[in-house]
Amino acid sequence: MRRSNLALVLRHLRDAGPRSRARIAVETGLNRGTVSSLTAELIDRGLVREGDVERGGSVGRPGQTVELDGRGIGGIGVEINVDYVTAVVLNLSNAVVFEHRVALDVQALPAEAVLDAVTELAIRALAECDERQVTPVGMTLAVPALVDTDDGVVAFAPNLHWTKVDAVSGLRRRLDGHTPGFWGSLPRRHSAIQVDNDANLAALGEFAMGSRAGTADLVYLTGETGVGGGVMVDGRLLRGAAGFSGEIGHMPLNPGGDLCGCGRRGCWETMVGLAALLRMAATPDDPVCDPSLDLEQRLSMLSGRADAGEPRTLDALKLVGEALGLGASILVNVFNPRVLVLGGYFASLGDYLLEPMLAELHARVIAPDACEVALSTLGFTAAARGGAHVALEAVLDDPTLVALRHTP
Amino acid sequence: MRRSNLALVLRHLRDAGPRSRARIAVETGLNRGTVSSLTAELIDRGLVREGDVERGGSVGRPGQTVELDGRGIGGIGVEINVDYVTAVVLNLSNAVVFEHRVALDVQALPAEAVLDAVTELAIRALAECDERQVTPVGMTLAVPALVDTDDGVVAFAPNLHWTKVDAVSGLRRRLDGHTPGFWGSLPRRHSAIQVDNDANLAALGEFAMGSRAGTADLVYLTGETGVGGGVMVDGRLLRGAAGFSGEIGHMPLNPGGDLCGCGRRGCWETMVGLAALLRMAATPDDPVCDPSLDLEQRLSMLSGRADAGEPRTLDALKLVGEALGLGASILVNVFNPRVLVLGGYFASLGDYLLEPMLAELHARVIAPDACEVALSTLGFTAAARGGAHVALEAVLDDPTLVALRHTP
DNA sequence: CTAATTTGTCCGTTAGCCGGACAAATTAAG
DNA sequence: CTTAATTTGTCCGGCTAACGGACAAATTAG
Repeated sequence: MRRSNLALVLRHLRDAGPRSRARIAVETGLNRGTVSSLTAELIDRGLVREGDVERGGSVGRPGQTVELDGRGIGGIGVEINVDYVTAVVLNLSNAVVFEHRVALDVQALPAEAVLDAVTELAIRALAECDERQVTPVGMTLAVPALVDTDDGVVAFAPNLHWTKVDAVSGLRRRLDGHTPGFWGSLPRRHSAIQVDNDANLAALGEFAMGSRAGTADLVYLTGETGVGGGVMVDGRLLRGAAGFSGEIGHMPLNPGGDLCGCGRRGCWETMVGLAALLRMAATPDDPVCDPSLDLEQRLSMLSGRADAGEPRTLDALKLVGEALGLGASILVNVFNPRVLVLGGYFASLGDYLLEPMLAELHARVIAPDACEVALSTLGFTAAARGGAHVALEAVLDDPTLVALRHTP
Repeated sequence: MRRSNLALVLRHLRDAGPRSRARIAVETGLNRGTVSSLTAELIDRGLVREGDVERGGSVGRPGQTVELDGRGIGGIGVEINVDYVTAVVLNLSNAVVFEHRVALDVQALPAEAVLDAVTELAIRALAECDERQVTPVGMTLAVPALVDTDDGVVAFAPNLHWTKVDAVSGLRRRLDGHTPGFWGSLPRRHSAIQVDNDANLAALGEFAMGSRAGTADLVYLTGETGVGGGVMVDGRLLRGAAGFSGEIGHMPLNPGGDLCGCGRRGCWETMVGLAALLRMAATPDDPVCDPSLDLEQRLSMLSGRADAGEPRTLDALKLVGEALGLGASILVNVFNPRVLVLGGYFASLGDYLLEPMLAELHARVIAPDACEVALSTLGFTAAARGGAHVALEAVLDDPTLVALRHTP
């Protein structure tokens, strides 16, 4: 009961911003005395601090505001992708404490070697936490894969060539062996290290700190090699019975269409995946198809051509935009989200994709006042940020995880 | 706190069946004394009764079991469909107290006249409650429409020709005027009368009392004139931001396909709706297409032909089954449900649809151990039952809604 | 028949929220 | 400038309800 009320006040402070105790009491329905007691405890745990005094508001004694003090708590998110590994540390206020990216040819390396690299990155993140006096409360790994979140096992990651990799145990073991001082600062809770699907975490990242943060019903689409999706339903992440939800890349939208990597024809991915865009926008011997280029180089080339008005590129983007709207209409009809966020390359090239996409979407969505479409502002870091956010959620759910400073 | 623990025990008793107080205490984590006190209160509210004594279990004093006593509480569900109105009363144990169906050409009547008919049916249901000493706790209207559940307004029901019909107010007003004795027995809570989408409620009905009752992640598909869908996510109904989720009939799966009633081409509905089946299985002058027939008559004719091995009918069912699997694969990949329940005519003709559907589904679903497919056993009453269940949920959420018998 | 075990109830203890009282700090009015 | 009014934050008593332990009752094993 106490726990749940502490969480209530802490969340309210995060969502609604700094305010006086009396106001919190009115807004949460708790008693003023109770709020005083709760905030005192939160202050003692270092999660909240007193801020300015509300002056000149109206008649009466001015209120002493209290506000979230996220500086002392950090959540770590690490994303493993095809050609890089990224780590982000966010504090409770969602401010970036640490961010680092390492290029890594994950497909070419055994999973163990990748976990070694992840460990190295995690240790750097933990060192930064230590230096900045940030207490790490958890770490989440984002992987482009079907993940068993309960066991912390990556079941199947086609793009990484991983099958049944026990990522959580592997990471825990490495951190245990390596400099126990750092690991000692991560709590021993079972859930202190987690793994999850990257698109799911990216959706959470958008929900936590994207341009439309806090939108309870949100669909996130990301365009990379394939197409990924993550869905927030009523403020909670949709996971499905086995945690395998959001597999939207293989919706069969074009019966006689192109062959997909999955062996079938006409999957959405064959219409809006990066490969489809390249195929339509360029011949195979075009420089943009050079296999030594990475994603961002390709995108800047395409973007440059589109800006220059190159017709083939513009045509390709229009077709991809229409196909994007076609598939998105299904998701919008099924989920009725408030907003659809486009990430990955859909965001990078959004200026050109948005118009044809919206036309198709509006033509096909049943519900009036169809949902808005927004471009992600988190770039390629959404998943790592979502991972960090998941770790922080544990504290917002149960503030007593953070130790008291003074003995009571 | 008390309320939430009363609800906890009551739900546990419903979900897990009769058992001793000591066992409830162990299973819920509550203290034995607390459970004694809670069950005493639930018994006093007439929601629970003492049952058999557990004999011969093991050493020790045998336990006095307590069990859900749903007989005194009733939830009312009323379904408005194109050609009939159905009312169902369920008690807390999900047993049918009352069930009645009235044929009604809803499209031909003004909404006010339909609400009159609904009121008449509701009054009969309330009378039956009165006679059987069942206390009604709420009523839910199921409508094939986009519904604003907060305001109780039917926003748009194409098949009924309804737009912006304030169904809850209309029904409340009629019941207020009519025999206040009956209405008096319905609580005055704002939420005592609700409206919701029929497919959503049917999904809830399957979740509450279908063959796979209690499956937290469940997708329900119903084939009637169109195709409807309702989704349970983690034990809760998916509603979407505006309550317009589950619009799956118009997924564009066949770009150059047939013209749909919505004005577009190749919607799923044009491949698996009843009209599609009839078109493929019979010529327009075939007796089965006679407009004076109702749904069930048509289905029994088709079913008879299939049983007799009529080739055109079998071919049509195979094609529909495949198209069903095609669209269902999208839903399964997106939601990763534990089970997919087929209702409406999909259930009636399930024997012939299932095989081609499963073949298509298994070929297209990404996740291993793809979800099961079950045929609904609730027939065409799933939505009304789901509505009754919604009304009953209020009591399971807050048992104190039911008055105490003895003064404490 | 006795010991062991399990159940259900009773009772004292404790956690924690609520309501009211009160001092402090401010604005509005005279 | 003074006084009244208002609002805030804290403190204290009261109350609800869960918990833990004790105990009688009812049963099985030996």
